[in-house]
Amino acid sequence: MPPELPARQQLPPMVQRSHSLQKLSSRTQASKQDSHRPRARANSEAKDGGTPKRQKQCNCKSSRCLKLYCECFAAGIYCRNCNCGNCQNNADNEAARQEAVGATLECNPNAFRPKIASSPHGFWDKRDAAKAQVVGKHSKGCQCRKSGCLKKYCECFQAKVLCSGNCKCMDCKFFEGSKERRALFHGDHNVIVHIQQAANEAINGATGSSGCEAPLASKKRKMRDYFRGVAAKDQSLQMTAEPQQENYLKSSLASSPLSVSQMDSTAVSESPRVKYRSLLANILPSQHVKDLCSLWVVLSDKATMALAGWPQLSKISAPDLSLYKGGREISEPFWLNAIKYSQCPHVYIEKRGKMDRQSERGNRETSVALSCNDGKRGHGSQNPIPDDWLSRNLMGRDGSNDFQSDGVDMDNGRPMSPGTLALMCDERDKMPNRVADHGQNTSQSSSNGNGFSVLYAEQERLVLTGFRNVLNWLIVRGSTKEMPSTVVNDTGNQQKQAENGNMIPGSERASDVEAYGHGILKSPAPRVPSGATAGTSLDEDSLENVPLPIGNGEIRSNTNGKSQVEREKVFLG
DNA sequence: GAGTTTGAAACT
DNA sequence: CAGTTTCAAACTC
Repeated sequence: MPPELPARQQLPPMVQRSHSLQKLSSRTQASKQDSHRPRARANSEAKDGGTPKRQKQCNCKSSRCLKLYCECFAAGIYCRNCNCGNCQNNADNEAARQEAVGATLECNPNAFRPKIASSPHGFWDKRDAAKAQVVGKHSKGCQCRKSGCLKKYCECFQAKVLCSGNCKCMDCKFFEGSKERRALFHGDHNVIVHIQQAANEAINGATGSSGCEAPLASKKRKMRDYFRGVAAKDQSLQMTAEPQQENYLKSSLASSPLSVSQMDSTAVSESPRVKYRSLLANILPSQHVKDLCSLWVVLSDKATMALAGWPQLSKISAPDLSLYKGGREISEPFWLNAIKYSQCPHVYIEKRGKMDRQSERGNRETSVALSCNDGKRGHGSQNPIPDDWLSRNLMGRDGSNDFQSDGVDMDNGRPMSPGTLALMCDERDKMPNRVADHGQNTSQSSSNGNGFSVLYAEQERLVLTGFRNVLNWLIVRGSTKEMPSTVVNDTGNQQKQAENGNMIPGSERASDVEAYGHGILKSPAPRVPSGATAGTSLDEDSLENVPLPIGNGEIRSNTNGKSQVEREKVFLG
């Protein structure tokens, strides 16, 4: 509610007293600044043309203005000049009001907190919706079913915040790229709103806010809803709202096929299937993201087997950046190579079998069966994993994952909705849990007596280390992308990478970049030898004197150590 | 302005 | 926690 509203500035006395009500006081103060409770609709304001000048007047009849139904009560203010009946939201009924406040807070401690953080003040008309700077997000999201989120029934619409992954709405049309929304806000300049949407998504993703905290069942439902012919929501994840993020937006858009104006006027308005491009779209092939998730499972299994008495395996560390060759592009990410060609237990088993160690294998078959196995493969399978195994491993037991990691439904070729992405986030978030479950089952079947705690610690160490190294790899890639394109001169290599989707034209070669990220890598990577192409084998010499994260997470030069490939050769015998 | 629609809040 | 009911604002006529 706008701060200029006199009534808003006067908190109910009871709000300022008791302990619990002191909390409420801050909430209502915030509410004053924020304003927009969903139902905080002021008829007078709307009818006045969008300029809030008077306290809203409720029309409650049955709630005594002591429920959140009442916008005055919800806003933490007394009813004044309202049209309500049997109103007890006033100083004369302070006791009843306090009791109601306490009961409300008991049910929902956030009941009096603003749902839209830092949203613009005042009511608005459609032109406002188009032009207003939308700042904030809806903490809970709407659940609209019939309004398409394009009416003031919708909390998000009313708060001028595009629907996001927090929402559980159906048939939403209040998202970036919606033709309906654009038609409603004809001739607008929605870039800022685009940015806000991205900010919402980013915040949700980064903080694990309500969007990702929602129960999985709800997410499932949301997913169903979104697939019922619902127009997919444009994610616009390339954009963010904070100042620094806006800067990033510029750079992101600069390397994007779409400029801001194009996105706004062309792609958004004319194409019902706005292409979503992840920030990592030009850095990390989506398949590799899936593989990365699978890596966690494999690493967990590896730890399990190591502690179950596989002495050679016990020396294996998480894949490290040495396979990345000092920042050089390779056709497959290091973790994928590591898994497919050396570290997967299936490979190990096969080689051990050749070494005529059947008896040992038999003793550990249960453990083996659980590893690198997603329930589809027979126990004790000795086949090296096919190239697509990692992907299927990620997909889940029904193999029904039809999405790419960059938010595009490959079946439909449509950008995925915020809800869908949020759901996918949930599903991916389950991976570590699954790893844990996996490891537990394995450990329970193992005869190793080291105990669960050791096993879990080892699993955690490997998984986290591996993941951290992946992040390092990404940092290198990301830093590479941000460098000026003028350093590029290896056009042949670059072109191939661009074709692979790994690097866009204009990006410089990774080896020319001093990659750093949180102090992880700071030394310049060696220049790629002339003629080197993506996917070529390692040039060990080029890696000399290059600090690389090793399996246990330390940064060291690899001059005195074997490369990952060499170590794995040793490991594989 | 009456009646209907809508979705959040409250309830079960 | 899901389904249902209550409620009041938004909307339609």
